[in-house]
Formats: sequence, structure tokens, C-alpha cells
Amino acid sequence: MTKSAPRTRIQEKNRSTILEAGLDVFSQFGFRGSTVDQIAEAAGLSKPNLLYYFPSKEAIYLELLNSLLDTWLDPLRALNDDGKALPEILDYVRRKLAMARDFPRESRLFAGEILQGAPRIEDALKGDLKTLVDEKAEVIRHWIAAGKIKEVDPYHLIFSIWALTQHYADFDTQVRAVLGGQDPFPGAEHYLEQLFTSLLKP
Amino acid sequence: MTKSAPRTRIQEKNRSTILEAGLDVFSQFGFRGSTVDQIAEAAGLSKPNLLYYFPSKEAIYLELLNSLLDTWLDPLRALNDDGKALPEILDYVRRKLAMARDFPRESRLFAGEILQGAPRIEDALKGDLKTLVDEKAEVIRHWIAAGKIKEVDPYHLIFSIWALTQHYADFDTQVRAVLGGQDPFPGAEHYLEQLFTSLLKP
DNA sequence: GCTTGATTTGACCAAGTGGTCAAAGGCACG
DNA sequence: CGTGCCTTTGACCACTTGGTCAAATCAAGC
Repeated sequence: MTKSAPRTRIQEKNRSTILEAGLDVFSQFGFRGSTVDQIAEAAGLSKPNLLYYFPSKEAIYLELLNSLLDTWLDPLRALNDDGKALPEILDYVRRKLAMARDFPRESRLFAGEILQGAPRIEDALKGDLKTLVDEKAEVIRHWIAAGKIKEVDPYHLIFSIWALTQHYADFDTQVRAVLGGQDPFPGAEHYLEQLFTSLLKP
Repeated sequence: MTKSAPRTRIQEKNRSTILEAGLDVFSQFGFRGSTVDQIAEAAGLSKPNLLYYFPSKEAIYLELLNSLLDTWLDPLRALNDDGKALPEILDYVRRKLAMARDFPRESRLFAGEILQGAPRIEDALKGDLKTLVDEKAEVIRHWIAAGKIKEVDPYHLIFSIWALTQHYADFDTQVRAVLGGQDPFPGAEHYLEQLFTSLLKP
């Protein structure tokens, strides 16, 4: 299952340059809206040279999508039964909001893919993602049963965290237009803490 | 500014057929991902025939976008100082969620446009939309000052309503994958009522 | 049936697209 | 230096795409 690793120093460099450029372009224009020339230009390579490192436009896109899927779910994986319930959830919200702030391109790439029906990651959604969410929903249910947080639907709780945090990356243009260009994140963090605290504090 | 109205019965019918087909296709594949042939096929017309009613692919897209922008904000316009604060806001949430359920294509069309930086509606966002939101934020501030709801940032409150409701349309694929195909809307409505009630009830 | 304007279409085109290929350049190592 | 391999590129190709156009068809009033 492991991709044959790049051999030379230069391969490693060029492959990562291409992926970086691909993320830039794909996140802005979507898969069909992006052209190989655009990506090549952004990467500072000629088109045939780019296609020397990746067999096709789709291969770049897929590699981005799959490697992202992993890291994107890390904050949720870190949600553990260990600590206290509410702080644990608030931490998750903060981590997720930080990702929206620091990795908006990644967020948008995903959003675009899912918006179009997630044709390339349907399996991952119904498989790994569902499994992970089911597992964490169970953790939340325990917290509720133990009276540590108020009773809410665990699935919709998770959806709401995703929706609220990713909104600031995916709809950044709209948010900033309404706020007159002001940075939304400090306000967002405070608001979300308030929101989930009042929702969950027993 | 008014578009020259269609004259004959058949023009009216064909134009609306095309817009309907355009909504179908554009909402699924985005502007660049959609082809004129696709839209023509969906409308049951030949490509040159379609281009007899609209001058270009972009014209269809723009007409959809602009006419949508209007109706899409109606629920927010209906938010009035009249009634009691909390029920008024909960009504807004319910109306917005109903739109996500009943008009997911419209929601996705917008989401796609904004995701790509809203190049075609930037002015509307910074103009009409900002004005409307500023106005309603003021209403919310009055409610807070009068002690009718808890103190929250009015802008982020509005963003959160948008994010939470539209998520169920825009990320439908993901939501249903995680829920195993189950209809998310009944659960969502209950959860959102609970969420905003606990956030806002004084 | 005839005329006139609205409607429809097959054939076509120029530009853009993803991708190929043979040949040329570069580079490390004997 | 020379040899073998990695890297880069200009030229090219098949196909798709948005859009045009002249000619054909249709519909309604006379």
C-alpha cells in the first residue's frame, strides 16, 4: 500500500513542490477548474516535467486528498476519555478552529470535494471516517451517562463542531466581506467557547 | 437594470427549463466543471438552441446566482424586532434549516461560488449582504441590551446559524455517510433548537 | 396556401485541455 | 574524459469545450 518512495533528493523536492502548488490551485478552483499548466506554472516547472513526477492531474489530486484526510482527522482522534469532558471538547473545538485558520487551503480542498458528492473519497467517508465518528460518539455518550455534560445528540454535536470551525475557512470570503475585512478568528474562538460551554455544561 | 422580459409563452418555458437544468448541473459540478452540453442535455435542448435563449454559459450562471442571492436572504430579512427575541431567532434557524432541506442545490451553488472566492458576487457580499447583516446585528444588540437574550457577538451568532444550517445541505454526502444514510434533518432541528436555546436564554 | 418572424438544428471552428514522445541537457562516478 | 542514468523540454496529438452560422422547420395571421 505504501507509495514507492522518491529516490533522489531532487525528486523529493520536486514532488513536494508540485503537491504544494497543486494544493494552491486545486483549493482555489477545484479539480475540474484547475489545469495542469496552472499547477506547473505555480510549481515553476514545465508541464511535461511535472508529468514526469506524477502520472496525471488526478494522481496529484488524489495524493493530496488522501494525505490530507489523515491529518485532517487528527484532532478528532485526539479526543479521549481521559481528561474532563467539557475541557476535552473545548480543546477539540480550539484545535479545529486553529486548523481552519492555519490550513484554509486544505479545508477548502475537502469542502470542494464533498460539495460535489465526494466521488473520490466516498469509501473513506463510509469507512474510516464513520468508524472514527462512531467511536467518538460512544465516548460522548459515556460522558452524558456519567452526567459530565448535558444530554445532546453526539453525532450532531460533532457535525456542529465541524460546521462552525470549517465555516471560517471555507466561507472566509463571505465572513470577511461582512466584517469589513476584520480578522474573524479571535472573536470566533471566544464565541465558540461560549456556545459549547452553555450547550454542554451540566 | 431589469432584464428584457421573455415575450412568448415558449420563451418563458424554455428559459425556466434551462435555468432549472443549469441549477442542477452547476450545483453539482461548479461553474468550470459544468459544460454547456451537459446543461442542454439536462434541459432536453440542443446546444445551439440553448444558446439561442442565453448568450453564454456564464449568463445562465449569473442569472441563477443573482436571483438566488435575493431569495436566499429572505429568512434573514424576516428577522424582526417585533416578536419575542428567542422565538424569533429560533424561527430563523428553523426557516434556514428548512431551506437547506428543501433547496440543497441552491445552497451548494452558493457554497461553491464562495468557496472559490466569490469572484462574481464580491460586490453583493460587501454591499447588500453586509448592510443587511449590520442591520440585523443591531436588532440583536437591542435584544441583548434589553436583557432578552444572553450577551453574544451578533455577527458570530449569525455566522453560526448559517454554518450550522447550510452544513446539512453542503456536506450532505458526508453527513449521510457518517449517519449510515439516515435522514439527518429531524435530529438536526432538535439539536439546533437545544443549542441556540441554551446559548441565548437569559 | 402564403408569408413572416420565431424557433431549431447540423456542421463547423478556434481555443484550451490532458497527455505523449523523442531528443537534448545535466550529473555522478569510474 | 566518457558512460549511463536522471531530468528537462519543444513539438505534437487527440479530444473537449464554448460559441457561431446558415439553412431548415414551425406557427400564426392573412
